[in-house]
Amino acid sequence: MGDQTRRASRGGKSGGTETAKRRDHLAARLTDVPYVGEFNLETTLNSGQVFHWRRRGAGWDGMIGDAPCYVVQEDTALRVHGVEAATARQYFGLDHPLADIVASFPRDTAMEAAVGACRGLRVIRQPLWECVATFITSAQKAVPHIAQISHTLRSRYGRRVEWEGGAAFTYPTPEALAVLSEEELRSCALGYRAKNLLKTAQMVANGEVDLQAVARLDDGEAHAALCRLAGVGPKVANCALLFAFERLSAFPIDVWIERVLRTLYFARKRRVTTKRMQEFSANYFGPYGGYAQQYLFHHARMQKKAGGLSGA
DNA sequence: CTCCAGGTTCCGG
DNA sequence: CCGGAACATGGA
Repeated sequence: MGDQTRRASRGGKSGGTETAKRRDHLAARLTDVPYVGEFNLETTLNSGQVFHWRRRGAGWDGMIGDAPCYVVQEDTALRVHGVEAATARQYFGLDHPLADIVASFPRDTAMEAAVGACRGLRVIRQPLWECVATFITSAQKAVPHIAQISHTLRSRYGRRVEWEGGAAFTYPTPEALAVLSEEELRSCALGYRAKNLLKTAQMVANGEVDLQAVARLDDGEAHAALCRLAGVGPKVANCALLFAFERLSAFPIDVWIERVLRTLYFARKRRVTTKRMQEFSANYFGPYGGYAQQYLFHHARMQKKAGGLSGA
């Protein structure tokens, strides 16, 4: 996607005003997407739930499903190019009652600090397969690495879509990945995750697991069904439930959240088992626990980046 | 060089 | 049920 996308036109007659012309052309095609409550596009895209968006100018290039698009946040509106407003609204969770969601969070110092630092963060609705596959590749990987893997998989095995004079690539289908060799996938810097992604792609491609059917199950059954997939354990299953299956109570516990729970919610406890943390988080954070988790997660990572230690 | 990163799986107590 | 170890790769 990257560099080709930025070269929108080649061989133009007048070199100097091409950029300005393109910007005007783009601005004319932007569609306003209304929403209520707060929304921060940058915070949302940087919060480690989706990995393929790339900054361009004031906005971002990415894909919503198989549609390449450009999104940019103005003062009070989201503007999109390439997809219908309703599609963007659905994808970015702009229908979520964010004020009510935040109001449902437990009132403790850690939670309130996270809310204050992550205003406008929303949970995205991603395509089922893309989300499941991406988080299989995310195990024990830093966010930039996950993004790199995502782009490599797309450009090698996705479908090429023309976009503003360049090209964009869809996330590879289960069928496209199922026919590959483990070695081919390993060459995408997947490491030991290659075997899991291949196996899961095969399970989905041959109908052994039907993600659309999983979407109709209740939370517990859906979680169990996802855990049948190779490379999908409790954490990845909860990420998929939260970011794709619209289960806003799903609470993924990764190393960051585990650290937050241990230091801020289980302080002075010597040994805390993962089972105990799962039970606690499932009850304590309420019906929108997944949202609460995303705020705590992003806040913790931003503090680290800023050089801060433990919060509060 | 060592440590860590949005974990899962397998194996003994 | 619980704790350890193995599993790849790249950036700090």
